[in-house]
Amino acid sequence: MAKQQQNAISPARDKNFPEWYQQVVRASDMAENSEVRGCMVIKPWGYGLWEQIQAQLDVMFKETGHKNAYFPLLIPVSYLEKEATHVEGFATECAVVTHHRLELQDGKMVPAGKLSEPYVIRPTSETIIGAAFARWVQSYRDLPLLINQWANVMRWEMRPRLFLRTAEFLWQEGHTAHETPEQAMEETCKMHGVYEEFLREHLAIPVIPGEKTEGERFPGALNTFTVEAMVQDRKAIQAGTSHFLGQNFSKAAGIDFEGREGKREFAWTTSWGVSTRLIGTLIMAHGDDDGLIIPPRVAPTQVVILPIIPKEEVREEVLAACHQLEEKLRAESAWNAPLRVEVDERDLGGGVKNWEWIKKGVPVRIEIGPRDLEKGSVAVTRRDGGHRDKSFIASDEAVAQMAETLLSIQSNLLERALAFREEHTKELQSAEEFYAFFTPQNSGQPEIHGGFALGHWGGTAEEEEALQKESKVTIRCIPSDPELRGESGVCVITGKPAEGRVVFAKAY
RNA sequence: CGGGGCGUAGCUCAGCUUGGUUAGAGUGCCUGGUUUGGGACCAGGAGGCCGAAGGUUCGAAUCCUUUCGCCCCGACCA
Repeated sequence: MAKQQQNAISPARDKNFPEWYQQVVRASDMAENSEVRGCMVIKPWGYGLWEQIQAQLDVMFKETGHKNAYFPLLIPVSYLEKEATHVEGFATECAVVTHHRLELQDGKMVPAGKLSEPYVIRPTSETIIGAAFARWVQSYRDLPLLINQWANVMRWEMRPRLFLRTAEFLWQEGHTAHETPEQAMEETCKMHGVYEEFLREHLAIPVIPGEKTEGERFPGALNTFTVEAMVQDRKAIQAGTSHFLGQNFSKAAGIDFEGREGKREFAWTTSWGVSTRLIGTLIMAHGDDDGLIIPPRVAPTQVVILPIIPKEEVREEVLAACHQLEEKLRAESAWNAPLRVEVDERDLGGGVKNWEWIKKGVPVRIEIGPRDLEKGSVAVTRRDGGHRDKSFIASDEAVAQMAETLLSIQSNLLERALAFREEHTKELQSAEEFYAFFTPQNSGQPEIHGGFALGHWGGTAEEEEALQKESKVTIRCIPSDPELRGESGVCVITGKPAEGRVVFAKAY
């Protein structure tokens, strides 16, 4: 059957972005929906990506003085109740464990052994880690306490979507306690900076760092900092958050210590996290109509070698050449790590294998066939170029250039994403401009429209909520960059005086 | 929780309005052969008690009732 379609993914991004997204996840073989409502099965290619993200972030956390630890999955309900805003924020999405035994009744297993106090499956661990911190902190000499946990959490979301919003997801949560508010704030900002750098340098996703408005804050936090990315339907996605919790949680959990002056004081705490949502962000930021494109720095496999075996007689020879190349490439390194290379020996015909790897978004494909053996050449194809753009180069040259090629793909992806964001970021002066920017032509089935809008905001929390209800536009952040923030002016929506500009966008 | 839609082969779905042998297609899978530098072809084969329970009927994937689950749009969502 002749191939009819030009691109691997249907529909194209500009036809139906949400559907495109689902198709990319499926075609890349990263994850699938499971039989458990809202919970995904992360398959090897997706989990491999998460492992890279995890390993590279972990290095950054360690470099900034943090240590990993692990806390219970189950949290006594009473812990959550200790912080009023916090419990309010999470109450509606908690999965609750009420029993500890099953009994067979009429052929069915029914819960028995009711717990005197129910547990929730952690939606986040501030409270239970706080309880541990309360035991660990006695003196100002025990501070700062810098802990990170890699874990799964559960939030009973109403509308799950693979990677973007699932009931169970994987994440990392940093929890720290400090002697002074200044130190806690410094920590909050430091990790905010780590996220910004990680997104930009590792995932090739440019973000706008900034502070959340009151209404968008983490339940119980005094300040929430966010890094906001734009994806290809021009919506914003919160990619990582860092919270300054003040003394709210230390008071709730009793994290107090004897200070330098001999007085009893409550610690100042922070928390910060990123999740498997980063994978969803990456898909939507870089993918194209042929599927996923993974930035080389985090790709589970950076280079795949595809043997071309037209005749059985050449099989051994071709495979030997492939493995030889594999060895040579593995001796090279990029970003201080050996190249991650794989030979795909599966006996599949035609371009099937090639297309699979295109859809998986592997950064570089190398084909080796009998003709190459004669000439000592290989065919190299970059995922960020046209999928027929092969360069035939000498095998040794390919080895020598590979690290540079990967760096080049990485920076190309970042530049592309940055150019896209700039193209769809607009400065607004008036409410008319605001509505012109954010109103789709076709309200029934909105086309891709809008983007990031920079404009002055001087409204109240209530006015912000009303704006969101009416236009679906939210204030993504108050940007940290003074240039984006700008001078004081007049609020584009309310006409009231405004300290500076904010980033408006529709969001995931 | 409101509005809409859907449960039939691993996957995507047709068949149902108008009940009638052994329930279909494409794709995927297995076997053999021809192929192989961009999604190949031929032949053969395996795979489904039609989401579940009850009812109507000589006869139910199809009609009726109940129930469970999923998807989409809202509401909700650090």
